[in-house]
Amino acid sequence: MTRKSEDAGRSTIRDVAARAGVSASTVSRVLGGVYPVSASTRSRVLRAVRDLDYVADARAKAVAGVGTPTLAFVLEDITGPSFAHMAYGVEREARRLGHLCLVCTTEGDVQHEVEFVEMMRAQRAAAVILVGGSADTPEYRERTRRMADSLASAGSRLVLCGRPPLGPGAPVTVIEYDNEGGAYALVAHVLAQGHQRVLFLGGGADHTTAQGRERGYLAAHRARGLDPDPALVLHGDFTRDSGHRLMRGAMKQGLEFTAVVAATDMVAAGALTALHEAGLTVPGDISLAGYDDIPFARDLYPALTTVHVPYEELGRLAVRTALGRTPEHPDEHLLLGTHVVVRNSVAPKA
Amino acid sequence: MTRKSEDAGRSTIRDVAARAGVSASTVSRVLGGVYPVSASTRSRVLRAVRDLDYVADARAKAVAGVGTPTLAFVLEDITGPSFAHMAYGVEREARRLGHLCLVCTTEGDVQHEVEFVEMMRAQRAAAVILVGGSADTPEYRERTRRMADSLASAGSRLVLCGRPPLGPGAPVTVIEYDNEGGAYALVAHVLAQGHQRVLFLGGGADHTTAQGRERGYLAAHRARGLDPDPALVLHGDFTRDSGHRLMRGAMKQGLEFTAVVAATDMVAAGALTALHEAGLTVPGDISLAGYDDIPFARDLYPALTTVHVPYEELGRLAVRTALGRTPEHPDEHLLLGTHVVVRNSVAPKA
DNA sequence: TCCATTTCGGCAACCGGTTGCCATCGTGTT
DNA sequence: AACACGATGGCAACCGGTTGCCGAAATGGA
Repeated sequence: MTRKSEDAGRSTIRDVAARAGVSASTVSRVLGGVYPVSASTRSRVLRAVRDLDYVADARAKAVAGVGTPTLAFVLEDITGPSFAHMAYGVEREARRLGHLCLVCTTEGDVQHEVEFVEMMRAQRAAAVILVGGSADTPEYRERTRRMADSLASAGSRLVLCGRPPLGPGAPVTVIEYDNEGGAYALVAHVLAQGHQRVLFLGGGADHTTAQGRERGYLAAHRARGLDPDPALVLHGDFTRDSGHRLMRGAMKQGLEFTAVVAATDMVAAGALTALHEAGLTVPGDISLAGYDDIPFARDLYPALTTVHVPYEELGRLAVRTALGRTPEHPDEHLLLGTHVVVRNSVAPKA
Repeated sequence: MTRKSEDAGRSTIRDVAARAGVSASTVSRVLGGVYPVSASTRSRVLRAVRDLDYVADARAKAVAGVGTPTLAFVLEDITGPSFAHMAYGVEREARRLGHLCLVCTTEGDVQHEVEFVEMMRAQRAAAVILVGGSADTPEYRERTRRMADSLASAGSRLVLCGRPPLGPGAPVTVIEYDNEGGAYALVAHVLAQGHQRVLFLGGGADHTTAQGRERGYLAAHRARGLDPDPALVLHGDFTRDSGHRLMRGAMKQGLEFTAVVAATDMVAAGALTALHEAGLTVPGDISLAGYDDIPFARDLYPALTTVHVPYEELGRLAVRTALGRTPEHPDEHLLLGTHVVVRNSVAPKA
């Protein structure tokens, strides 16, 4: 037991210096590694560091300008499988690039979001990544624009990931994935199986991600010369419960359809259960498709035909783009492609 | 456009002071809010703050001892549904208590874990929460003990969540959930349906969470006077693919069983798909049960009978306990109960 | 009118690091 | 033996805040 008061609390660089019989600057230099220090001094210092179990205060280093950069990730709910994957991508890439990663979930509360972004500005975060669709209102644009400006003026960066862009001139990085295109391809595939009346279980009517997917649904119909019955597009949110509720409602209401396209796999999962509960088989009686290709999609029964979205890649790209932006191309806008993955939940119309 | 060079970069408290014609101390006091400042000075300062869009540097405040506390959360993979829920609980509670929340995924790499904990010590994090089972080796204990000590000596705290505890004397907070008890109840339920040969799809043989669940499986058999066939307990990991692979292997090998208990719902999902692929019905031909009660469990077909683990609560408790510990009871050790939730995947033996 | 008491705000030290600059020391060269 | 020079390591200023302490101004009372 050589330790006594030493481990009573964090020790400072001066404590180390005193113990090694040198000045604080020397300790700093030994630890920094570049400045020339004689072997004997170095070993004495390192000895003291070990004895005291010293670690330099990262915050103090940051103030002095040599800290570990930080990056923040804001999403509504980390519990959703797709965003969890995005979080994974963000965290991995951040770590690869030597950044620390702060997380905040907002539970959809705009106030939380604004406050958190302000905190991140105070933390001098290198970038703040905002994830997930939203209503594209003037209020949204103004608020987001304000966040973008204040981050930019502090040398930081706002990244919009799967969120409505702000129009030209805003200092933001935008990364989107192709909701409309994916939905178009998916619905085209369903229609190609001969289905004429396909129910659409959508998300919020003003939610841009939901809108994109709905547009794809509509466009695919038109491309085949079909005019979809407006009664067939329902609105809810992106949860499993919404899918379950909407599906039950549709059946109770006596709507006619032979296929269902859900705005997300979660919605599809709820819908599938509702279908099963009603004694219907999929795809025998009804075909079903989802969107997102969450890992569970293939373990539903039947395995769900869906649209793959490269969420993890999206997250990685978000941090890479935000951190690696060049003065020439300050405001990048990326659009990632998606592709449909055909499994067993869609069958030709009987 | 009143702004010019102002938004070129972050402004300091001295910039604000200069613009308001006061000293930095006064600005600090106005922003602090408690110290008496005349109305006119205050408004001038606030004006300058708004003009410059000034936010105090959180790192500098931290060095001065008035920062926002931080807390870190380390897990193997945020993509797993159960741990994502725990992360959610941690983040929520951290936010409620005014803490920032850093996240790190280790992908099972011990080295990452150690390095990250060291960074967190440097960040002066209030607590570091380590999540997820592990092999309980001497090497594990020593390494973890070392992390616990060094955090404790820095005034921080290590929290082990669902991880093997370290034995008495280690400065850690331990929060566990009852793996053995839950598995016991679940398997008892299965056996009560008349099944005699129930296959166990386990996790890693040295993984403590997996071991606990396996012990419960064994104990439930013994309690009924049964002696389980060792050939019926298989080992893999906690992934969907492991369940799928193990299940296929068991069938190919011609093992006889009428029920399957999987170590996690993910494993159960993979097993279910394998069963379906083999043309078997659940629970008609084979009964199946999982563990964790992830949200998707009820959307599998049939809805999965499983054991509910209060993951979100676990996360919340972890931060509350770590932050709220008292000098009298420094090292708490909590064990949360679990309960089985009966759905449709287990039926009486034909 | 003068003094006592608040009210208000600035100086300077401090938090825990980093780093530019300079003094010192030892060594090699002529 | 005198001199130059590179290798070391300390002093002090700085990063961007907070706060104890003290003096000046303003206010109130006698």
